[in-house]
Amino acid sequence: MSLTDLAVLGLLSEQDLHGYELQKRLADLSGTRVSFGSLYPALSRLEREGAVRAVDDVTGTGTAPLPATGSLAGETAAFRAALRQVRRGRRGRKVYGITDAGRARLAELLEAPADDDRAFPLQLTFLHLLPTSGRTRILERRRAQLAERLAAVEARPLDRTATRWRRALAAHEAESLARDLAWVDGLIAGAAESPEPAASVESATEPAGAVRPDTVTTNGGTTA
Amino acid sequence: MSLTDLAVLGLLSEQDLHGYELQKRLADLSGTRVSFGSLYPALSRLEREGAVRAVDDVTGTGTAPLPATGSLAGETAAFRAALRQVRRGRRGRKVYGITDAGRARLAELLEAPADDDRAFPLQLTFLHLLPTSGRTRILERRRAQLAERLAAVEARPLDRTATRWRRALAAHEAESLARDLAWVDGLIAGAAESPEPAASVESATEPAGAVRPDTVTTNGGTTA
DNA sequence: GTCATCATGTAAGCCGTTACATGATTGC
DNA sequence: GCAATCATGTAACGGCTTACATGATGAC
Repeated sequence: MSLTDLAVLGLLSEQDLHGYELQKRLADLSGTRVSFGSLYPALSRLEREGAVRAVDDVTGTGTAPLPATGSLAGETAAFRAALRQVRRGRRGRKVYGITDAGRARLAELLEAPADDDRAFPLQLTFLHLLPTSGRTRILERRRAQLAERLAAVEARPLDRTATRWRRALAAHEAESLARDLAWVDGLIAGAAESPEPAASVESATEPAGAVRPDTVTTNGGTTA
Repeated sequence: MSLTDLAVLGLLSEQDLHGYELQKRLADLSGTRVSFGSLYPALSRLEREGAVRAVDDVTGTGTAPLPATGSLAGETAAFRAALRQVRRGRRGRKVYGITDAGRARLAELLEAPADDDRAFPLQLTFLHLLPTSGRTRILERRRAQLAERLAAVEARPLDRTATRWRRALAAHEAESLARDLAWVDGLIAGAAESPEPAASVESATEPAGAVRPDTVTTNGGTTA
């Protein structure tokens, strides 16, 4: 299912970016580093598929992170017009934006069953892009997965070949799984009482149009 | 570095096995399931490389797990003689044993720096095959790796785009890493006082020739 | 002018997976 | 005889990595 696609589309759903910057932001965001050798081909492919498209490079440096207010609208019309034609702005950069098809694809990837353990952290990272029902579905699925694994570890027979290390390993795995399970339970509980008291904090830090996953609300309309 | 090779050689260092059984034992042992599509090619390759070699299929069922006493000797001499020549005994089975070269390769794999998180559990599973110095080296390396990651997670800026899920994720990751770190510290401490009081428990559960680490045995030619 | 960094891309290859093909053995 | 399981293997492909090649920009 490609973790790269998920990461790329997730990031682009928040802000237009070029490949190089994409990588840096991802590292900051989730500690995951995508290699360029996988990132650039992914971008090309996603462009061919119509999930992303090259946009004008309007930022001076490209490093401007999340223009909190609609700063895009802040550029002068003249400036924008000058860049309208150029696919690649300053330097050889190629800035990508997500398309509606890309958002659809992102929604798919976010909800796709994740066998790979590295998928869940990414799904969480972009969980706010889904409506509450989708969030719960993902969390419940993860919960079920963890529960299943825990059962498997506990059922595992730990036979006479068990060395001290194997016993320690089994015990630690069980403990970790149990803790992850409890953690996910907490997340589920938190997701259920969605517009929780602290919701205002969220909508304060992410004012209105910051993320804008049109498909959905992100924060259920600044409830609270 | 191939997790498959490590698992295969590790298991074969304890007992001669055929592919199908290898997979089952691995599932029991570590919950890891290797697909046949990766297992059989690996066995072929390892055989070509001289790390394993096909041996006579002396067991009646092949499923006899760790014949603690020389149950092999239970077969009639006639039966055994009939099978002596055949590379493949009952059924189309091909039973493999590890060679000296294979043991050397195993030692390499066990000590190899493990970037992949799935490698460490496997290394632990076969840690007893190494001398104390090697064990400590592996554990220390893992410790360092975890410490580094923990530092990275804690240094990660958690900027204004942080949603509730991202915050929860970062916190949980840090917590998990800290706990893993403490756990590994415990293992290191335990490894240091190697012949620890409970050592007798180990040698009681693994009587004599069961595991028999440093090079050697496997079955030493239908002994017993 | 030259060095470090930014930036994009391609090529080769590793490691693993699923799906498929084949056949032996045992139990009924 | 038939089905279930045991058992081995191959083919195709997916996703990711490293290493390499290339060039633009800005600092000094």
